[in-house]
Amino acid sequence: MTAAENNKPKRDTYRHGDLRNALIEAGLELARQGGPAAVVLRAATRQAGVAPNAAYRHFTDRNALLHAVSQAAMAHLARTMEAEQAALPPATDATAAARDRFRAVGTGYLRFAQEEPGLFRTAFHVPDDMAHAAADTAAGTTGKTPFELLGAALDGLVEAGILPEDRRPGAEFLAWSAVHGLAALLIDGPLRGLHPTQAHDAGRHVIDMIERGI
Amino acid sequence: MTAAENNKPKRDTYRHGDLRNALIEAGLELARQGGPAAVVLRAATRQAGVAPNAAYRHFTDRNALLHAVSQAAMAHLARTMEAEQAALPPATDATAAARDRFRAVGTGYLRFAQEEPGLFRTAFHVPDDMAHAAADTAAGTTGKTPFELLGAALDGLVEAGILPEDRRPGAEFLAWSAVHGLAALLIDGPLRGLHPTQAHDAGRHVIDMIERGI
DNA sequence: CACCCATTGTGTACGATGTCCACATTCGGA
DNA sequence: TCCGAATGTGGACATCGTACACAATGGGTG
Repeated sequence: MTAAENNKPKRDTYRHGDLRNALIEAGLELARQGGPAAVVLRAATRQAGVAPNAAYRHFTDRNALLHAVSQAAMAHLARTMEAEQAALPPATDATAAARDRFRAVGTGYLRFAQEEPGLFRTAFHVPDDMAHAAADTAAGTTGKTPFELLGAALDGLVEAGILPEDRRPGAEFLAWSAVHGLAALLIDGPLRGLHPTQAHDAGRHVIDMIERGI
Repeated sequence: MTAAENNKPKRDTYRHGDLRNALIEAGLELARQGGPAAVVLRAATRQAGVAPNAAYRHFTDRNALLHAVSQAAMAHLARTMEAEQAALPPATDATAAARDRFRAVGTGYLRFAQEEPGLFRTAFHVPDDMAHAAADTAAGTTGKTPFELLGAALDGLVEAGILPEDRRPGAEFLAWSAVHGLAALLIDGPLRGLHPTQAHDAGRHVIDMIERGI
């Protein structure tokens, strides 16, 4: 290399064409490696081969960009959960099927947390300014957000007669709490660095607890 | 005021005398208001009435300072949990007492998360560089870390015959997961802004689930 | 087809931050 | 008493987020 080392996709057109998505994509890569703090506006624009200020034509703020990246990460999570369910072997009966689908929600959640800790933290990052409404565009390929996937699985448990109807209300908060808490333990807390096999076992235990205690 | 508005404790001695603690204290206040991201080195030194670089005589890094603040926040959490147990009304029998003490661990944890969300997030903040060993100096007045407090309460359940001994191993991870997950839901997630009374109810439900499912 | 203006990028600049280096001040022990 | 180890200061630099003025572009209207 002489002086200019351009591995960046330098464009010849003045307009980028798809800058908004390019920035989100670059942000996702940064987040994957370093979590929410690594989503640096200038770095994203650099990756997109564009001046820093160009980002402001598509996001009001660094926070707005980070939020978009966060939503994209949440969508990744949803897809992982959907994939976990899709990979399920056929169950013996409808009851077992409902149960399997429920457990797959938790298993997929935990798998994503371990395989993509940076994206996971980014998905649940709370913006400094606070006050963001409910779910924006965090759905997977089925159009459901992670939370909605959990709700659907719980509904399945009720239909299958596994979960009494009077225990259904608010059940997603119980289940989500336990699984999310374990995820935090696994990627940041004292269970960090656990062997994947053991982590999987821990996941089984927590989901067992949920089934018993829900 | 004319030109110099010094509400800062300007000192006359060249040495500060207790800068390390002053910085941690300032950091705690910053964290209380804005979480880990708000722990800004220069702001802390400003508050301590000292030049930015003075901090480097006591912390190698901004990360080191943040870590110290995090440990201090964890100690706060421990004290809140201890206080929750101390405030317990006398139980009717030993079994009820063990149970009450166990539940107080979770209740205190959740109370701290809601009353001091900034400190709570800071306590569980994972440093960007990663690789920090186990618990440093995060103990409360009894000398126990939050995790150890939970372990002691679980031991109490076993002694009281409430929890079968073969279920004891790893039980702290189940309990901690569920409670921590709820805390995350309450301060960052979809349960944010819940009325304290409702939040307390949610806490009861989660702890019920733990008792049933552990 | 020509023109105009909304959209999209660029360049320059500013304040704030973390951190490095050289220097100043002080205190405690030899 | 004096000197070296602690401790604090000052200045400098790269990087970041972002504001402001300006340039290039392209699509709709005449």
